[in-house]
Amino acid sequence: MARTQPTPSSRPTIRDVAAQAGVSVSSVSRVLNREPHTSPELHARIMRVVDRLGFEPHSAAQALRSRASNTIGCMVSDISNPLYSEMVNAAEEELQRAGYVLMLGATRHAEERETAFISAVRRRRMDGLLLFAGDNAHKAFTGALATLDLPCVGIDREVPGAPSVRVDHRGGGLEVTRHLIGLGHRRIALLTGPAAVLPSTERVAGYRQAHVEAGLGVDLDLVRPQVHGSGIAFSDVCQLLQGPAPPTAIITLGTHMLASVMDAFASNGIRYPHDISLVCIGDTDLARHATPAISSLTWDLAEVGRIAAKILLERVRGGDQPRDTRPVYLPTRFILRHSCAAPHAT
Amino acid sequence: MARTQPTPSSRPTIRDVAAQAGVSVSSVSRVLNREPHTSPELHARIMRVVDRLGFEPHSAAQALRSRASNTIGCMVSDISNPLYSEMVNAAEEELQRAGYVLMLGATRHAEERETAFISAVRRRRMDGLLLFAGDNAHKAFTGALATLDLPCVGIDREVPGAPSVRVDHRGGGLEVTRHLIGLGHRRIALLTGPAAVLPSTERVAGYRQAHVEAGLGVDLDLVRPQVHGSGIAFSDVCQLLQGPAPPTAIITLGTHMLASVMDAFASNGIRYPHDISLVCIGDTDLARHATPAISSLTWDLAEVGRIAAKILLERVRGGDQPRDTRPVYLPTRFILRHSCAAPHAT
DNA sequence: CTCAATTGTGGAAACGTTTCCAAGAAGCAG
DNA sequence: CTGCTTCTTGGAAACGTTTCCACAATTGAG
Repeated sequence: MARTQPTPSSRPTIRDVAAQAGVSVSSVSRVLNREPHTSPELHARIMRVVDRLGFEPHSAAQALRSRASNTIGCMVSDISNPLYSEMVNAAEEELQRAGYVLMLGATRHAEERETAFISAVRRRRMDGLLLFAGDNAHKAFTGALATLDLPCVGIDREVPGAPSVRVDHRGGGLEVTRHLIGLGHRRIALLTGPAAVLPSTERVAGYRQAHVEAGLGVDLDLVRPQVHGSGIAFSDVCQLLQGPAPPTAIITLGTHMLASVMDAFASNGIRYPHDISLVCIGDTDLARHATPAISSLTWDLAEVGRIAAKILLERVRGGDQPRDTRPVYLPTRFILRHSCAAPHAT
Repeated sequence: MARTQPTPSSRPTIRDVAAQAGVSVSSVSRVLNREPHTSPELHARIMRVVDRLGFEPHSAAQALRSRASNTIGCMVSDISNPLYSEMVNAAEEELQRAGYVLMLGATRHAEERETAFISAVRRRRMDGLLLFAGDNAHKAFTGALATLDLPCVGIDREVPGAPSVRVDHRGGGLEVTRHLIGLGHRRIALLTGPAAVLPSTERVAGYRQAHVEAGLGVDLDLVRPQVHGSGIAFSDVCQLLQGPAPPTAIITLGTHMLASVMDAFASNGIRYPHDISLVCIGDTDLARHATPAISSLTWDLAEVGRIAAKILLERVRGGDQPRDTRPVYLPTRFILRHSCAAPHAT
């Protein structure tokens, strides 16, 4: 006879549903997975029992048998950085709608955490991977990544063999630097993220290109990659300001760093745009509402996340048809405010 | 004979390891799980094969058999809100260190997404759940939650039968309101989150208490819960400012909302602290660097996340000993800057 | 020296699904 | 009526672990 309460207080299984409905286990599975060749009556009868018992399939068992975990990994260096959380938020929304759950791995720029996360991705047989900007110099990680045969999308990151969604940081850096050069600046400092991270690399390339176009040389001492953590930019800016040939303009990241730069200005008794010009990359409330308001480079973070998720979903579902792996580029937009002026004659 | 390449291009299983090492499957399992009663030689031999083959256990199979998924759910309304992402970041760090993976579910304040996430938690047999502040009025969700027999910790949220980590928003609201009343303000507007979310409820309670202490009545029209989305506060503030009895002080949330409030000030030609006093809840770069700098209520977001994760881990590992479910409270700190002044005589 | 307890190992039965295969029923052309 | 499909269903074998049980070998107490 059908066992009504198999092991009391344990959750019902597909066997219980089958027994209660008086059908076979395979029929229940077929109905639940909306397969063809199931009669409407069977469908109704089974669904009634499913609802009554509150049956929910055990996803580990499903994953084990069907080799699909309905899980997407999301590797990001720092989820508390609004730049990333905004993108993750949009991506999660897209993936959730498609029935996937997002597994978050924050690496905090440590390679060991990156490889550990890749290992988790493999053990859990995740279905896809969203790889946010990270340090390309981590060779052990990129090696581990290469052996991972999995649909993957890079976000502001180059992933061999996988498509990527990228913001045109090079173009942005170019536009901003051009603007400052056009105002007459010749010594422009650039405060950006770690050197081996794609957005920074590209940004610096744009910065250099603008100098080359104008027939100017680049003083590499003015390019300051910042190790993560908010306090850092402060000392770099102080050092630049107090040096023998201080910059007449500064380009800085908006998140975390802009505030430190403003602190450095304050403690050196310097005001923008009067004493120095200032542009920030990544628009923030602070840039908008500081007085004077700060010119910013902005782009659509949520759109980046959405597109990345969509491309990944396509790949995850699409099987292994050969696919286009060319990167998708999103533009930046330069918002002119009141933080820049021509430099003083020296 | 041992099959060396079982199904080519498929990942090695524990059987392959056992075969190659010439031992039984159960021995491999014991060694891998560091169980007692395994000889050092066996251990060494097996580990060598594991390394050579690059064997990684299939976590779905482990979960299926051992009934532990090493997965923690994390339900949050909006991960792009720095208030939350900061906490999630700290919690993730703690959980990651303990070998758990975090599954993120962003609900965007929609009850259907909340119940959908709970369903995912059940199907995946997650080991624990981190529940961030959300709407307590969602009855279907709290019902689903109650049937979920799982270690759970609320963050700025009350969860029946579970411990919680809470910031003393009531005390914070009390302190800020007292301060403004002390300066002579009698019409203080409070812009906070949705009414049914614990921090807002508590904040309003503190606000009321300060009024009661001072023998003042509360004009409920001045308390404005904000639906999420950044533009909203703007119209509310405009309406207040243009009303017949405008407030002489405003308390507002720092994230997303402060900028709108400042916009509203600008479009109404109002300056703080001259025309109105301003305090923001949740310190931000903008509050620190606005001119004049804005007095803020702050607290340690990362600490909240860490403590919550630690308590959850304790419960997840600790089995079902009866536990203390009293909430842990963290204090707020009021940072006095230059955004408040005595109101003008009318 | 005997008997019980302890230690190390292997075999096999779970865990809860999906999926393959077979078989009966039903439809249809000749 | 016969022989082919096509539709619907059930039975059973996976999927890759952990864990229970059994058993031989070793140890220790009396």
